[in-house]
This record gives sequence, structure tokens and C-alpha cells, in this order.
Amino acid sequence: MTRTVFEKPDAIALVAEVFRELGYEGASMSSITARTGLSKGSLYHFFPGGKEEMAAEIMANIDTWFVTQMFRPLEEDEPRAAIALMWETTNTYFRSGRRICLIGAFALDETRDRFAGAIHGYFKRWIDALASALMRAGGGATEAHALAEEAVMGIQGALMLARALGDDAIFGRALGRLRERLMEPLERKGP
Amino acid sequence: MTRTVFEKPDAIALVAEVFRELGYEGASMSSITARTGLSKGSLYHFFPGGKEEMAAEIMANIDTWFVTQMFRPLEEDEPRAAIALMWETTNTYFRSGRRICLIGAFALDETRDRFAGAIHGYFKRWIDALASALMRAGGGATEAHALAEEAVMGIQGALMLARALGDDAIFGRALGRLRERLMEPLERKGP
DNA sequence: GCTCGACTAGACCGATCGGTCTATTATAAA
DNA sequence: TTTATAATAGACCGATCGGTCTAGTCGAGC
Repeated sequence: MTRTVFEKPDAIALVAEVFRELGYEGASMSSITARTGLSKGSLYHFFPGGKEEMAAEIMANIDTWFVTQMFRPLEEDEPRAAIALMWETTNTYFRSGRRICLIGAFALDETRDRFAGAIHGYFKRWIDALASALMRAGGGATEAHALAEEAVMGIQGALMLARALGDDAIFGRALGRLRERLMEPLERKGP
Repeated sequence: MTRTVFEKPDAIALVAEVFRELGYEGASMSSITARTGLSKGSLYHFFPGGKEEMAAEIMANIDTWFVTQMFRPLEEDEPRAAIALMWETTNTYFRSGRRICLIGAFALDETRDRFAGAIHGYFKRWIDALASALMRAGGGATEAHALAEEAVMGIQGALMLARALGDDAIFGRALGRLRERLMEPLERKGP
């Protein structure tokens, strides 16, 4: 019998993809073992807490990825460059709309109650980080927060609609419009 | 033993609420019987096809509701009035963001594959109906379609974020902004 | 080479799953 | 009143669920 050895980060990424496809309730242990190639033994070795621990670690993993790749730049770097990076990162991470936002999906069903803190924290930080960049780029606090909220909402809506319509082009189109909406007020304050 | 008699429309509405709360996979037969008060016998009497038929009928039910209350007005009535009605209907139906869009939620997990046609049809008709109204109100075809897409996406994103953040005010705020975005181009063409 | 702990494979467990079936009750037609 | 049927309650079924456990396989350190 061949024996494949996995590293935990690989396990997290593999299981994450299954949750993304099937949802938390839809992803059964047998479907996880089948799709990832990890045996139950391995899964419960890495995640003694079972499905719930898998989901928690996956969300934490996604969160830290976004923090380093997107939120911290928005909070600390040159704002216009960070915002430009955000649009690129968003398009790449979500594979032009073919990949959904797992945290957003979790927010919509009962899974939300289980992970309410993590879900809330992720979206709040995204919005606050973007608002911070907008303010440093010269916007008022109220307008910046509204624009940030609008952008994050738009991204989530675009992901859902891209999947609902099975349309590959819609996500890119939406990101373009959202970028314009976001930059419009900044253009008025000068380049 | 007391015996409660249900009508099928009531059954549809009750089961719909369970799917809305727990998702398709998360809603087990036992949770459905517990939350609706309908016994398995009743459920399989109304829906011989089981869970899948329940979901299909619920989606069809939602679809026809939106068609009569929102899509047909957008397609046939005076466009500005129909659009104004759309915003009100949206806010009422989704209970100011406290209620999610079941069809949107289905779009995000594997349930989508099962009901791809219904999901696609619902969102396509919403966008097309709104675009039609915008065109009859004096917009160009391309711009109207883009604006309609943007509005529907925004509504879906707002619903997700309202739930993710557990924020009661965010949905109303978002609808207000979306309404402005939609009307802005029309204002330029005169009232 | 030996040992030990990290890791894996998959048989196995009680609980719960979606779904079926029987018994029974209410209702409406005759 | 009788009868037929629509509807309900819930016991019951095999399959699958999430999770446990045993029997290993490996590589690192001695």
C-alpha cells in the first residue's frame, strides 16, 4: 500500500477547496477523504476537533493571508498603490470569479452562528482597512467608510452573481466598475 | 393525538424558512419536521420527491412571487415608478437585511449544480427586467444593463454583509446608495 | 540497527440521515 | 350513514453521517 505523507498547510488548502465546493454541511468526511486523498486517520491527526476545527483553521488561514496580502498594505502602505493592489489581489484570489468567498458562503447559512466571530472580524477588517486607505488618500471619514462598505459588498455580490449566472466575464466587469466608483471621489481631490 | 391540517402553500412557506436558516444540506428532515410542525407523512404527501422537490417548489414559488411583484412591473409598467417599487419591495421582502436570499445562498454551494437553471433564470430575469425599465426611462442598452447588473449584485452583497456583520442598519444604507447610483444617470436625462 | 513518535490506512461505532410504509383520522361526496 | 380519499403521525429501513480506534508505515535521533 503506497503511503502519501502530507504537510498540515497542504491539508488545510486541500480541505478548504472541498468546503468551497460543497459548503460546510455538504462536505462529508467521506467526500473530504475522497477529494483530498487524505485518510480519516490523517484528517483527525491534523484536526482532532473534526470538521469544526478544519473549518476554523481554514478560516484563520484565509484571514491571515488576506491580512498580509491586502489588509495590512491598505492600513500601512501608500494608499493609492495599496488600493490598486487590492483590486489585483481580489481578481487573482477569486480566480476571476470562478472561486467563491468561503467566509462569505459561511455567513449565509447556519454555519454563521458557529463562526460568527471569525466571519465578522474578516469583513470588518477588510472594510476598515480599505476605509483607512481612502482616508489617507484624502477622503472624509464618513465617505471613506461608505465607499469601502460599497466596494466589499460589491465584490461579494459579484462573486455570487458570477456563480449564479455561470458567467466568466461578469466578475471582471464588476471589479472594473467598482474600481471606478471607488476612485471617482479621489480623482476630484487630484491624482 | 391532536391533528393539525396544513395547506400546501403554508407547507412551502414553512419549509422555505427552514432552508433559509439552515441551508439545503443543513436542513435535515428531522429539523424540518421539528421546526415546521409538519410530520414526515405530511411532508412526503406534499412533496413526494423529498428534499429536492421541496427546494424546487420553494424556488419556483419565490420566482413567481418576484415575477408578479417586481419583474413584470419593471418590464411593463411605468419605469420610474416600477424602479421605486423595486427598492421598496426589496427592503420589505428581505426584512431590512435580516432575511437572506435563498436563491443566492443556493448559488454558493453545491446546491447550485442541482438547481442551476432556476438560479440562473431568477437572476437573469431580475437584471433584464431592471435593464428594460432603465432603457424605457431613457438609458442606453449597454449602460442600462451594466447598471442593472450593478444594482442586483449590490443587493446580494448587501444581504451577505448584513448577515456577516450582524448589522441591522447596513442593508438600508446600502439600498440607499444603490438607488442613488441607479438614478444618477437618469437624473441627467431629466425627471 | 533500534527505538520512538509522527503520520497514515481503513475497519468499525452509535447516531442520524433521507426516505418508505402502515395505521389512523378528518372531510366531503353519495 | 356509508364510503372514498386526502392528510397526518410516527415507527421503521438501509445508507451514510461524524468520529474513534487499531494496526500498522515511515523517517529522525541515538
